[in-house]
Order: sequence, then C-alpha cells, then structure tokens
Amino acid sequence: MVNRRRSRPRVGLTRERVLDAALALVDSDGLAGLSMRKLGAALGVEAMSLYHYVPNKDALLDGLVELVLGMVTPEPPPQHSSWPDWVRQFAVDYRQVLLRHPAVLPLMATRPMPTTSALTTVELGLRRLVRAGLTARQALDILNSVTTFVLGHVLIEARKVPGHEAAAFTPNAMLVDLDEEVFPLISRAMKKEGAFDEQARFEYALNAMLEGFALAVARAADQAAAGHPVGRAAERVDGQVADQDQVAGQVAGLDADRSSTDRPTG
Amino acid sequence: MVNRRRSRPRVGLTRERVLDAALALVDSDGLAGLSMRKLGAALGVEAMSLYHYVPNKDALLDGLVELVLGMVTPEPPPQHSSWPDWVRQFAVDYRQVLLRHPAVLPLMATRPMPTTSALTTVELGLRRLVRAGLTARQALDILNSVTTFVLGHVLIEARKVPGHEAAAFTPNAMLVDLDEEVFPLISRAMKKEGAFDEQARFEYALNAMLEGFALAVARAADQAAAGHPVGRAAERVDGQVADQDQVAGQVAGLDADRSSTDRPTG
DNA sequence: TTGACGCGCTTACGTCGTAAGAGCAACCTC
DNA sequence: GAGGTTGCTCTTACGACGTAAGCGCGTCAA
Repeated sequence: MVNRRRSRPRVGLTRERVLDAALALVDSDGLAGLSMRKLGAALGVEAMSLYHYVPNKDALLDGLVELVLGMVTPEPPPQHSSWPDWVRQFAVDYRQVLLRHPAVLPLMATRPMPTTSALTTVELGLRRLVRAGLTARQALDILNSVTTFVLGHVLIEARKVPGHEAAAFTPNAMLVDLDEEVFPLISRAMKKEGAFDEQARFEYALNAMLEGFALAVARAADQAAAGHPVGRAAERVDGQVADQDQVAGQVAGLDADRSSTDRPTG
Repeated sequence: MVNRRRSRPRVGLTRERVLDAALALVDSDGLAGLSMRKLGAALGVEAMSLYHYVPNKDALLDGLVELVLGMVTPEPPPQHSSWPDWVRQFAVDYRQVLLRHPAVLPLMATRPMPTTSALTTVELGLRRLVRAGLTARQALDILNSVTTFVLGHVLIEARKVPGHEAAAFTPNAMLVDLDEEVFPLISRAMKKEGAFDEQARFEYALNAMLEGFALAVARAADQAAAGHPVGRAAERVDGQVADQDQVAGQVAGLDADRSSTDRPTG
C-alpha cells in the first residue's frame, strides 16, 4: 500500500539488446526456457514491454536465427586457393558458429532463412565460385548441399552435447548403453580410436563431398569441351556459353567490390 | 440438466491408434496444431484419457518420430549392386518417406533418435557395407553422413512445400521476390530449367558425396595394401586385420537373417 | 511551459500440459 | 448369475504461456 507506483526509470532497451538477452537466455536455459516473461525479467522489465521491440514471439525467434547466422562472416579472400578449399573453410567455420549456440539449431532447421543478409552471403559465395569457373547453377547446388550438410550434421552432433535437452547421453553414455551382442558393428565402429571425434568425422565427409563435386564439375567441363552435351553437361554448355559475357562482367566487378562487400564494415 | 453423465462406452484406444491420430493431426494442422485436447477430440475422448497411452506429450512426440522412422524400410537386398548403389537407394527412399510428413521434420531434427528399432536399421546397413568390404568405421561414417545430409536437405526443402508453416513462399514466389539486380547469381541459378527440381538437386549432391566416399575408401584400401599405413589408412589396417574373423562370421550370418530381418513382416 | 509521443505498466483472456482423484464398464473368479 | 478388481474415462483445477487492450508517467521538441 505504501509502494504507490514509484518512478519507472527508462530502461533503454533496444531490439538488439532484447535479441542479445534472448540468445543468452536460450544458451543457458535452452529453447524451452525462453518465454516473454522470463526474457522480460532478465532485462528488468515486464513481458509486455518487449512488444515495443518485437511484434511477437515468432519474430523474436526469427531474430535469433538472424543473429546467429550473422556471426558467420564470409572469410577474407584466401589467395591462391582452389574453390574446394574455400568451400571447405566456409563449412568448417559455419559449423563452429552453429556449435557455439546449439540450442538455437532447431530454429535454424525450422524457420525460413531468406533474410536479405543471408541472401547476400550466398550471393557472395556464388560470386567466388563462379569466378573460379563454375556455373551459377553448379555453384548454388554445391553451396546448398554443403550448408545443408553442415546443418544436418550439427543438429545431430548437438544432441550429444552434454548440457542439452534431449541429450541425456553423451557419446560415452551411449557406448555404455549399447549392447554389443545386439549391435556389434555399431559398437565396434564407435569404440575405435577411443573418444569419438566429431570434428574428424565431419571433415572426412566434407572432404569426400567436395572431392565428388570437384569431379562432377571437371567431368562436366570435359564433356562440354568435347562437344558432347548430355545430361548435366548440356545444361552447363547452355549456361556457360550464354552467360559468358555476364560472367566476365561479374568477374570484372569483383575486385571493385572486394573491399566494400567482402569485409563487412571491417 | 437432463444429461446426467450418460454411458461412457469404452473407445478402444491403443497407443498405436493415438500415435496414428497424432500423425494425421500433425500432417493436416502442423506441429503447432497438435495439442492433447485436440488430439483427444479427434479420437472422441477427453485430453486426460490420452495419458493412459502416453506418459506425457514429449513421449508422444518421440512416438511420432519413431513412427515415421519406422516407415523407412531397409530395402530388399539388391543383387549385384555396389555399395554406393545401395546407399543411394536408401537415401532416396529415406528422403521420400520424410517428405511425406514434412511437419514432423522439426522433431526429427531435435529429438534423440536412438530407439532400438532405429539402431537396428543402422546395424543392418552397417552389415551390408562391411560385407561389401568397408571398415565398420567407414561404414558408420558414410551412413551417418548420408542420413545427416538427407535430413538437412529435406528440412530446407520442406519449408518450401506450399501448405506449410514458415513457407509463405513457394520457390516461385521466391523467384518473384528476388531482386535480380541485387542477387544476380542466385536468380540466374534458380531460373535455369524453369521449375526448380529439388529431386535432381538432391541426387546430384548425393552422387557427388558417394563418389567422394568411394574414392576415399578405395584410396584407404590401396594404401593399406601398399603397406603404407598413414592417417585413416592406418586405422583401416588395424581394424581390418584384427576383425577379419569377426567380419567373416557376420557375413556368414547374413544370409540366414536375410528373410527374417530384411523384410519386416512382409 | 506545454504538448505529444514513447515506453513501461497492469489487467485480462484463452490455451496449453498435466496432477489428482472420482466413478463407471468390462472382465475374472466363483 | 454375483461380487470384486482392474483399468479406462471423466471432471476439476493449477500454473505458465502468448498477447490484446489500454493507462499514465518521462522525456523531449516547440
């Protein structure tokens, strides 16, 4: 009765601060631990106040995805490296970023990503690959497959991360549970090399994938050169010839935008 | 006032019926449309009755995952086919099944899968691959990567499926939205061949991946044969030699379980 | 100084998962 | 058939959730 609505000092929130706090909350309490009320409390504010910065909870979740994706900075242009090397590096970095916020992964898997900034990253990647001689189509296929693979891999990897919901078992606990009589091959494969190195598994598969793509690309190029357009090769012929000048234009423009686009506000 | 608690005829529910109804509900209304009350209503029952068949909602969701995964039947043994062919077929089938219930995908991505039946499927796949000459470790890596890739691909694919939450845009709508000036390469790559064939994209990447794996496997075998054990090759030497008899036993047992395990209650 | 606007607040509604426990229906045993 | 047991379905209730509506104070421009 005494406490008649004392001064309400402005807290100075921002959409950014809200998103940061949400990410922190999700990182520590899991996705299920994120509610408008708790997020408000974490910011010293009532739940409804958040609606001044975010139209609804779904938008907040989208913001989280955007926030994490934004942490994937397309690396500086590696001089003298092949396109598979560049893609590999990108995939490795991408995985690292995602692993840093495993609780957000389900959102990544669910929510639509095509924000402008995500598309920009993709466009930039395509530009690099096209510059290295790929068709736009090939480049998109490859980038798409690789990012897809990273996401899938990290999703599965993340449910083994100790402090995480739905992960009552670490790999080790799984090993213990596995009945060797019933699943001899699984337990054998997992026992090898003692601890179970996800990073190595990831890179092994990634390398295989890239090697396969490199072969496919080379084959398409050969067939195109031999004037033997069948299947995918045909597409490449069309694409390549028809777009030749446009590609040249692209490449010419590349160096110009290197500094402005490649490094996002150094 | 008249309706004093009339007869309550037993409905004859089962865990199976509950799960089937839940899947139907999710298929038609999306994941968010699944609540215990609505599911009860769909079965002509109050919400709380469901708790006799399922300990809680999480278990229900796990059951859904299990149900869908159970629809992936490891195909009949393809005679005279190489292991990459078999894996490819498996991946294609797997994708088809997942695409049939896109709304369940987020669960697949999130919930722990290692049910006994899933592990059995994996063990069976490993057996086939080992029989074809792979290390248990190689086999697991490959199977893991491929399933991971399928999941990731389908997740991204599914959010473009028309009637789905978070998919206000079909690929076509995306095309419309794409500003060709800002994202020239993306729009170019997507415009090619008119409609955008996800199946072809999927198989293209899958083939590349399998080809890469085949190469890696062959290389490891060569190095092992050349008595040149380095890196992964070394592991293969150890594993292969040490497990030789065990593998033989496995293979011997394979034909015996062909009929009993491969075709689940034809 | 005065107005308007921005921002944090309170209150309230409908929905959710589910704990607790009452009572009927179907079956088992004589 | 009768009587007891088990298990299925129900009602009621609680706390947490997202968020619609609208109040009033702090802050700042004029």
